[in-house]
Amino acid sequence: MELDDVDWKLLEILQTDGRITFTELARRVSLSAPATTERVRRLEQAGVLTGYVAVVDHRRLGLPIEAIVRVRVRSLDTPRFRERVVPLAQVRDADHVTGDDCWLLRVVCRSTQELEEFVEHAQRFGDTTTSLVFSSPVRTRPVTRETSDGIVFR
Amino acid sequence: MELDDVDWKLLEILQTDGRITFTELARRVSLSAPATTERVRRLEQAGVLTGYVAVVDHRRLGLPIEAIVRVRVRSLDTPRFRERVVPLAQVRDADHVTGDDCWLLRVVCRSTQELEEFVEHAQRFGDTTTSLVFSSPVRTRPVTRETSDGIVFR
DNA sequence: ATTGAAATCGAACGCTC
DNA sequence: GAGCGTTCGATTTCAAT
Repeated sequence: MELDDVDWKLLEILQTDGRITFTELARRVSLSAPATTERVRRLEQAGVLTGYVAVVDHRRLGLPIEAIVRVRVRSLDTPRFRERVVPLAQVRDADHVTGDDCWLLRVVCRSTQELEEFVEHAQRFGDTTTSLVFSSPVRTRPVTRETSDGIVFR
Repeated sequence: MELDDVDWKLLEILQTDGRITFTELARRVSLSAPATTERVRRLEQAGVLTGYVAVVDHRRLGLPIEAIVRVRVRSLDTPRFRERVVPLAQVRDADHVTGDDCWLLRVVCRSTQELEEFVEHAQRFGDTTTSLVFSSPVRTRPVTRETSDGIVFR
């Protein structure tokens, strides 16, 4: 799919304010509402826009601990790891990646005790390395046209 | 803030469908529309709901490469790292964490060449370890009440 | 429960490639 | 002709009071 400036602008706005009305969206890109609606519909259709989600602050939900758990899963154990660890409720992101630490899990927990429990569980499938998250200066930065423009600041 | 079952249900729905109308939301939790709107407003007010965003598929935006770059930033270089690397357009997530690899960056790129460029840039501030993302079986799983219920499958 | 705003749809028309 | 956008009116749905 070929995207023009207006499409990129729509994506940028929607990645920032996912609940904006089509009327306001149309105003922001200087198009009519029907044209705007149609473009968004096409972006959804093309699989560029895959959904809309509310963002929550886990710390205000009784889950003050956030950690990245890297797991060096033994290859034979991978299917069981997918079944027994990836689906755990604490796991917010699970990435299968290249390299020695072949899985990266972002988990949130009620307490360090619960994190310990989680890590012990994960360790049944391979060695783990756990890092507590101090802060996340960037969380889900919007993808924009400049993202593929080389080394560019935002 | 004290959350009841309905609040949790609202959060769960909104984390799945961020553009649902209040009318439909009300129907799904068996409340009146005004009561539902008021609850959502309170969750926003309390900082539990922090925003709404569209989710995009970077691969359909000319950015097929996704990687996790761990950077062992020398502590004296941290301010410059924050200024010169964290703001780069390719960075979608940046987490400051405990441990030797004190920064974790999720980056998207047009090509491995661009990734190489990025990593070389980051390396000015410390040693790096880069992992390509094969797949992400879980991306931003909703936080639910059971998230803090111990080892529970979802 | 009322009221204004927003979304949705169809039809007709113009512009450009 | 195909694709895209605009305007208008009519209707329905939604949000706010």
